[in-house]
Amino acid sequence: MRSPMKFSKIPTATITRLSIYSRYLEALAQEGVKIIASDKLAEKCGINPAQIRKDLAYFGEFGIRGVGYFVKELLFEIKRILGLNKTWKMALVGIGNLGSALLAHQNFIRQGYEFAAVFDVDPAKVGRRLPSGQVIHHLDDLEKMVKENDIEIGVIATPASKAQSVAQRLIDAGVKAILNFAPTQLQVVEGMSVENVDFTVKLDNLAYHLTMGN
Amino acid sequence: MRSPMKFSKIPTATITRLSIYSRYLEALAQEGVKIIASDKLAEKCGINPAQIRKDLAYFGEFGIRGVGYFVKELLFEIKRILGLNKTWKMALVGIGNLGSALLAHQNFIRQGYEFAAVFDVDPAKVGRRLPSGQVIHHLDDLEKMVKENDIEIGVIATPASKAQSVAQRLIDAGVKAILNFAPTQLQVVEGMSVENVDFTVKLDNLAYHLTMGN
DNA sequence: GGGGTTTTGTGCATTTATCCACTTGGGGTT
DNA sequence: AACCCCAAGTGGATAAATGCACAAAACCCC
Repeated sequence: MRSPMKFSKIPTATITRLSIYSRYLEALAQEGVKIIASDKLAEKCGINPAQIRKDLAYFGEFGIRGVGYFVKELLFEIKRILGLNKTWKMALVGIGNLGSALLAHQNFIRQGYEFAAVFDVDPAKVGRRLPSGQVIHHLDDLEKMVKENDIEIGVIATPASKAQSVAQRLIDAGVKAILNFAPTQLQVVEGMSVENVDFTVKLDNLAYHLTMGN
Repeated sequence: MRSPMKFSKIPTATITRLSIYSRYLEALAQEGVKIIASDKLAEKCGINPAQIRKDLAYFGEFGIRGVGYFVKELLFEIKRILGLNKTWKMALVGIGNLGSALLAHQNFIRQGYEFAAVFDVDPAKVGRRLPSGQVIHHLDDLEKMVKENDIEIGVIATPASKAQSVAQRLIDAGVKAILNFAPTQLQVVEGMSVENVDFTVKLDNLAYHLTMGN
């Protein structure tokens, strides 16, 4: 039996953890493991087992008491919850070192994300075909391409100084979520989802902890 | 007057925010702005102004009531708190697309981080000199190089499958903190600082929010 | 089929984080 | 020098997240 979903208020941390669970479940499935208990999974993820059960409880009951969770079934459910039962089309803006690295990164494709269109403003780059197959378009074609290809996610891999204006163009073009690699806090309209990938912040955290001698 | 630091328990979120404040203060200093109020800074950072004052209050009193904060002074203090008044030496393991992008990324150097040594296991790469200046060493030289160069931070840019063993080698070599770009939860000894940069998790968050129509 | 074992699902206490609203005090102004 | 204004600093309410500890339930074995 499945309790009705309570959308009330899912902690964002829960979503992040679901993503981590899915990663390990994927690995377990690959290894042929059929059943996993929350304690085992928790250990692998470095998370409290009760936390896992709580997280899942937001969305229903997926386990069997005294047994555990069927790996494949739980994986399927988590992917469904996260919305990974489809391929998400992304637009990448900024084909510098980082942008190129992202394109080469095979994890995206495996996980159900696809760079449907890529953009830059550098005349030397526009028109070139990348090893990953895409042709680099000029940023001016953004709106057209986003509309034509039903692109829903924008990925910003530009210098910080350009990030805000690119974000605005992505929003204007109709993108509904942004993954931002530039070290800036983007100002966006209410309702837009933005996630920042910010390694200088992470490094600063490390520096702090090293300095404080923990 | 400065109240004594209360190391009791600084929220990790506070450290992350300090890093963000420092970024904007840097920009303000560059623009020649002398004084900033918490409300103004808060707006730029997308954070509640009381939060900023609370964060700073953990470490002392840095502002002037009725006036605000001296930009340069506050920046200096935050950098001191974070431990950014020195150059941190890092070892980079994995010179693939991502690793190369990190090396090319100029933000690190500006911020006081330096890739003092870089490593790979690919015979085709070992010995090559990179555009950024470093010669790629074999992973087997890790311990020697870390010791010789007083490297304190390890950066993992390998495939996920290699990340755990690389982490262990970094730890054994004497590194005290790890920035991990591989999509794996590293198992490390108590007391090691690990920060993960994980964009598939961030994408999953976006996918969830898009799916749930928020 | 009953009792024991095991692991889920969850109520609740505890901890942690956020943010409002008030107090404090520095600086400018008359 | 007395006043006003403003923004920092902070107590404490509110909100959120975590994790313990127990109850519920599925399976197994005898």
